[in-house]
Amino acid sequence: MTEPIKLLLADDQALVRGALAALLSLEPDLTVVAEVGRGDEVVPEARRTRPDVALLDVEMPGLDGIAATARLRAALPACRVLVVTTFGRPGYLRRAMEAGANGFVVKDTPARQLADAVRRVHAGLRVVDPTLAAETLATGPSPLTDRETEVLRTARGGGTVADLAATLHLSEGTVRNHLSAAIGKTGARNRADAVRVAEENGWLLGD
Amino acid sequence: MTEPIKLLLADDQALVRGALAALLSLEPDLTVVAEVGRGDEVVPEARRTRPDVALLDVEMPGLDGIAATARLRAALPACRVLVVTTFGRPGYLRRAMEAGANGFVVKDTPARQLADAVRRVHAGLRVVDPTLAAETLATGPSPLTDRETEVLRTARGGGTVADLAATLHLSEGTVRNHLSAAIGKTGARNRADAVRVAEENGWLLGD
DNA sequence: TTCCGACCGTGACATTTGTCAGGCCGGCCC
DNA sequence: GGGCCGGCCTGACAAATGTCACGGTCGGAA
Repeated sequence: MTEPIKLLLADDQALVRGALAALLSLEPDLTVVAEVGRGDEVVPEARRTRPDVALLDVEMPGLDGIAATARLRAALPACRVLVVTTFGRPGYLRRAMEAGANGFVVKDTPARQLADAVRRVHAGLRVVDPTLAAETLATGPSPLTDRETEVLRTARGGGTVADLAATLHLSEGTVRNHLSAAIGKTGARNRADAVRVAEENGWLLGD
Repeated sequence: MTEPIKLLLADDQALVRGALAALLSLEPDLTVVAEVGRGDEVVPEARRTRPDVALLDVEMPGLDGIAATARLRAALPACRVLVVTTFGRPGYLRRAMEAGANGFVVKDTPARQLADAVRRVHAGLRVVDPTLAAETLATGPSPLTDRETEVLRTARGGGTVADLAATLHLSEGTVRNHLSAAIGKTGARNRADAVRVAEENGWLLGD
């Protein structure tokens, strides 16, 4: 038999991380060589342990899974990336693929399929939930312009327009205008709604 | 050796559920007899399989983990409940304890402690994260009056004041006033902030 | 070159939202 | 009973938010 596939697990919830390790270790051809709980620990740990496949969660402190994917692919091109996330949001899949992920799995899939996904990714195939893929194509890329996403991202903190204007070095009118445009494009009625919609679609992820 | 402890797992994410099952099955004195993915399946499944301890997630479709805890304790008093949640929000702990839970564990705790928690709960002890317990006492119970929580809960959907007034059969002024009170009590600046704070503290859970 | 479109920035204006003072009702204590 | 307190309801007012029309800049197409 050949060497087992070496895995790196990244998830901020220690319990889930350990449980996944237990689950995957049941497979004789898989072995977990590293576990991290923060996005910014992925690349250093991968450099040290040289895994074949990295399983990354999207929601992580330090650095989100999408950004971690990009950096890991840049630093160690030989290491495949399988993104494992809680939320099956269309934009997440798109961003993950753009960042160089080799697979995308929702945490709601049956447990036994995970090992298969790992093997396929390791073999060079792409693994994507078909339903989610269709949804992604239907949703399309972010309609928001750079400034608009920036303003929305800042508005996430929940301050007044004056605050946003101050932190962004803009006039209040400008901020209002960008927000209005974002509200229109997201089909929301509130600034809060717009933030929610944009977040659910993954339009606020990244840098 | 005595009979192993029989467990029921409830979590909406199939992958996590399976992984937890794998993790706990490694312990010789534990055995998983049932798995469900919805809150409203907990009691029927427990009636069928008669577990000794039930591990319930808070975030679940159908019925949240708090409500499921209450119904399970009422239906099968012999079955202990250990609530396992993603978010260490003080209000969650309070509500879980009020609902009759025997233990409360955050998913961020080390994996190996989970089996211990199960054993302690089974032995009749209470298991609570000390940090979280202190935080809970500091936060205190919900300061919101009935009407205020109702209005906030409705406002969660994100409509205009007129909408809220229509669905609640109230004057717009009244709705504004309740919202204002809620904003004041939560220390927020926006209606959206108030909703967020109240949700994080678990003041909007339940019926 | 000119034209055109997309994006950014800005101020005036209408709408929505949040605050306040006050009236009403039921329970509780003196 | 009378006084008091807390919750609920309401309308008037001030502050914030969202919309609109406009001007400026840059880059590509005609």
